[in-house]
Amino acid sequence: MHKVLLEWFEKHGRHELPWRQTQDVYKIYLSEIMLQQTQVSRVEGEYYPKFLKRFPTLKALAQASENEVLALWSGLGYYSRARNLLQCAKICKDTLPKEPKELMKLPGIGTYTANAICAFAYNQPVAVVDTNIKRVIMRFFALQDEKEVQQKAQMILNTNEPKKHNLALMDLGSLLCTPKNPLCDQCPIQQWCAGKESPHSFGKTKKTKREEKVIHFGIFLQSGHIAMERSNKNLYKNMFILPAIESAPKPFATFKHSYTKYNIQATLTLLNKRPPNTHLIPLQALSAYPVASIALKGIKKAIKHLQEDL
DNA sequence: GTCCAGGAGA
DNA sequence: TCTCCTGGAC
Repeated sequence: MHKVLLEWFEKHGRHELPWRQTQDVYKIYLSEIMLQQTQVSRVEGEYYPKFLKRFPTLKALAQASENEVLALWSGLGYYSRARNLLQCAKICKDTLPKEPKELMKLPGIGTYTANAICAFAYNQPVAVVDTNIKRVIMRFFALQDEKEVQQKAQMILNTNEPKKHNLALMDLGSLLCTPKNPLCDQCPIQQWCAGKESPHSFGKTKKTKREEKVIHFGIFLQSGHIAMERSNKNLYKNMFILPAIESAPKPFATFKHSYTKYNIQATLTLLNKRPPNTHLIPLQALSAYPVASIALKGIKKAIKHLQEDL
């Protein structure tokens, strides 16, 4: 089984991904953090190369300001990842621990990321379980209970080629053993798979319902600057956000956004004086500031609308 | 328009 | 168990 899996991987695996072309533990660590809850396509083209260019080593990152790190992370979401990344760099200086247990003591590194770093950077014999691999394992062993997944994954781990084995299962999950229409015909390990007759019975993803929510934002513009405040809540912590206002009888525009469990209906209202606790941010240099997508969306909408009014 | 994928921390 | 985010697929 190990042999055909690796043969399939050599032929069909996503070997071109930039973080698979390096042995540098920092580059692998960075990729794993960026890939948490985030699609490959969003990371590989823009955020990953941009971030590495600015901070090529853990040591370089350790010298950074949180502002700059968050600015580079703008638009990627889950900003605690960026704050934790910087924390790790400051804690570790220039060397990350090499054991999963030690890595997991660091902020932002859980079971998955700790195992991924050890398997992918050091070829250690640890089973990596992300949601793709979890689905593969649950189908392969026809598991109903996800508690057994880590143990089963460790059981079938190829200890001679742990890195390739884990990457192979990952690619199998994302290319063939997909949530909706698994391509069992093409699967190299189909003959050993206990769940192949009813793949949809195993490894189901849980459904999410969203709540509707209305938020009113205030727009204050002054000679090419916009008033923004720093979030001090967990949501968008330390990022610049548009000031919220209580009510908006006469909004000049609206837009939609969503996060977590909320569908946001946002309104924009022109303010005639700058709200307290706001900073005037130059519109030309917005990309140098930590601004989340929801705020950027609002700002673009506001500018477009106001220009059309002229 | 609605749905979906994707780990950590508290 | 709940919060944290986003854009692209449909």
